[in-house]
Amino acid sequence: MDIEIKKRLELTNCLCASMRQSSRNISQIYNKHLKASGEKINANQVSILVTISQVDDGSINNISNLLKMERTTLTRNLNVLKKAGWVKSNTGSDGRFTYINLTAKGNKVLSKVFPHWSKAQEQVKKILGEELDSFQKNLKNINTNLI
Amino acid sequence: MDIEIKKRLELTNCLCASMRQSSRNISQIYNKHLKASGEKINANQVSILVTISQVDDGSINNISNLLKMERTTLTRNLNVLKKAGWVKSNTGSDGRFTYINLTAKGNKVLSKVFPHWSKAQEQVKKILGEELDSFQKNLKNINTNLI
DNA sequence: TCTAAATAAGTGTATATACACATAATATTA
DNA sequence: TAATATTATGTGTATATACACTTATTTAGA
Repeated sequence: MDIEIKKRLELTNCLCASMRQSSRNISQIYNKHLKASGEKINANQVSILVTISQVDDGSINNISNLLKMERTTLTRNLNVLKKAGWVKSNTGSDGRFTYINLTAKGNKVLSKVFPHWSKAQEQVKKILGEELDSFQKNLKNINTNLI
Repeated sequence: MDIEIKKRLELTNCLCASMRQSSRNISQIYNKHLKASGEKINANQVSILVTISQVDDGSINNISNLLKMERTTLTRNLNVLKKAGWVKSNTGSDGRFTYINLTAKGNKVLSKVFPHWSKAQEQVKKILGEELDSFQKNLKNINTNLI
């Protein structure tokens, strides 16, 4: 017994699926541009590095809240960044906390990849055209109110 | 030497990062609702099942094009769906092709989870409000023109 | 002060994603 | 027809994601 046509039609307009698809597509664009930098880095890693660069001695919880990224996901992502030498971590006086900071190398790589990231950003902006502002507003709305 | 403030500010408005964040957030909403169905299924799997249900004997390339999902990604995702018994595959006269179809169980699970998916969809629609149409248009625009 | 609660972070496991490369089958062409 | 090109798919590897559970440290309360 097949699912009814009406339900199937509704399901094809799934906002989650569209969102994931866009996320994949946009990520690939950014990653292609970043690859041209010669650094083995991707868009997700850039956004984590930038966030870390904005906070002094941010904890894992700290950074994961700013990124709205599941803490355990961030932990795994940080391992990759540490392995690359872009990030260092150390324990504070309160032994429960792990403080995260960029290394000099991490700062350098951010500067280096910036122009390539910028090209990707421009490409996506161009596609959105005059809808850019409303689109960004919608994303912010989702990321703020969806909990 | 830290990255310049100006560049850092630009990087914090990364469309890719916002997109990925929204994608994570929305996916979690859908998955929470789907979990209430009692089926071990997620939003990504639902969207793949729906696409398969729309095509008779679609090939892997076929389905991956419709989903705009990397072929090798789809292959791995299909393995999970096969293991769950929702999808079957068979080889045609042209031995290169693998034809994908839903099983009866796959159809049944789609019907079963539909109301839960629907609640998630409503929740996200509500947040977008009157911006829904323009937002969907923008996503479609991205998914069509970003290559 | 000793114990229980609270807080911060890590690990096990499973799925999702994609690039580079490998394999298998069919079609084309010399 | 044998060699080559094309087409369809799979595999190796690495990263991303998140839920359930565990561990370690500190704080609060009896």
